[in-house]
Amino acid sequence: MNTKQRIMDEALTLFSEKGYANVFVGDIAERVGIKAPSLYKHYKNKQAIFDAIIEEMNRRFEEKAGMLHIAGNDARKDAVIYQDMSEESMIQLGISLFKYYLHDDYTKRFRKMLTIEQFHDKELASVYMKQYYDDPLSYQGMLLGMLVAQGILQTENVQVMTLHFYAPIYMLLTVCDREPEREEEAIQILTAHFRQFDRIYGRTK
Amino acid sequence: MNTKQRIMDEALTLFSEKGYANVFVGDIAERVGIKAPSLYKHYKNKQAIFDAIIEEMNRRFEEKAGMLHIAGNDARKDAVIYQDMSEESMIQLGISLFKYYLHDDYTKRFRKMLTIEQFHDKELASVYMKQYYDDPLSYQGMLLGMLVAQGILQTENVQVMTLHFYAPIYMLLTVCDREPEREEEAIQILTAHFRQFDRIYGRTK
DNA sequence: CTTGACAGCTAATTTAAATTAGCCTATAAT
DNA sequence: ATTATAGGCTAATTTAAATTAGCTGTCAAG
Repeated sequence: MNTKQRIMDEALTLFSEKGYANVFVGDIAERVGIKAPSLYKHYKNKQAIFDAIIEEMNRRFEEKAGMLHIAGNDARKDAVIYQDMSEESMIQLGISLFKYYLHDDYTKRFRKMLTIEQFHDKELASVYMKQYYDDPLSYQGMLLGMLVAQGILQTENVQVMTLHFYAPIYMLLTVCDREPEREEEAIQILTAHFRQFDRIYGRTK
Repeated sequence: MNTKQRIMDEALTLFSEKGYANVFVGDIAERVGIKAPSLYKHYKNKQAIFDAIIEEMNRRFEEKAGMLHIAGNDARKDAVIYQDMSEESMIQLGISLFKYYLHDDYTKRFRKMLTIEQFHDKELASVYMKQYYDDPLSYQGMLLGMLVAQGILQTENVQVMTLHFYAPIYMLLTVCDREPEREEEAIQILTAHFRQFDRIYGRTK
């Protein structure tokens, strides 16, 4: 990783921990192992570092599509996978995706930074919303909708069913971001959630 | 409201919009209608204003007990109320509580400020968690548990049932905080959520 | 009626972070 | 081999916000 990238990387770490305004260019420089003025050889100013992070974040988000997608971008294929999967292995898959989103370095820091900075900037709020609300609900809604169409799950309202599936995941993710020591507890609850979801909406019936 | 209170009030508004570090004491003073140095007649420094807000917030939170509680502090009584209530009136109650939490001036500003500032300070994170996770789940868990005991609702796992009830409310609240123009949409979804919850867990069965 | 303290003001002062100036060295391309 | 450039440094400089100093008017208590 070159210096320019390392600056962005360390800046993201710091911004996600303390927020833009509480991070000094000197802090970033120190982490990178250079002096503050040297940063200006790479970026016009502090704001430009922030902007580069956002741009990078958008780039990566576009690559990935919705959060908690399964194969990554094709709900049709994913629904087929689910269809033949036991409840237990579905739970395992759900948990490992949860852990991925919780721990993956970029994902995690982006998410925390967005949480902190979202009110400064209307645009960041909508990035956050798209990433953690609209995209996951849309993707998962598609997936669950297909399982309903195949008679594997039953519901009158797929949208609400999707909310019932995803909202607990979202909430537990925000819990763990704030109090990482509660991860174990969250995993337990999440497991019970998946199991009960499956029961309620019909798989094991 | 005296000047000291007005300072706290305006500061809370600004902190909830921009975060502590992005608010200047001059901004607060201007809103109050005085000059920055005059603030120091009331508070030792900027941090003291922030601390006073937190103290006030804790005071009010203690008064109120969990979020989205019903009568306010006695799940036993609330459960009796629910028991005799039609699905429609339960939905109306749910919606009006949601709107209360969304719009109530203090509640809303506290919540936004906590969201922004929670990562600066471990203590704030736990205030947030208590207020928006532990307390509501505990209160509502008690409430729903009683309805289960009375055979009005059915479930094998009250904790997960409570999560299914509350997580969508929490998530939709975070949506509306970020994109207030989506309130109408959120209310629709929330209504469908309550209805489906009632159906799933047995009331109308 | 007069005094003292409360709450405001303007004009410094302090502090500290961001940025710029200008110099140095290594290295890669001509 | 020479030179241009990239990327680093130290030492200013700029900027701006927080805080302090110290003055003033009002009003309530004695």
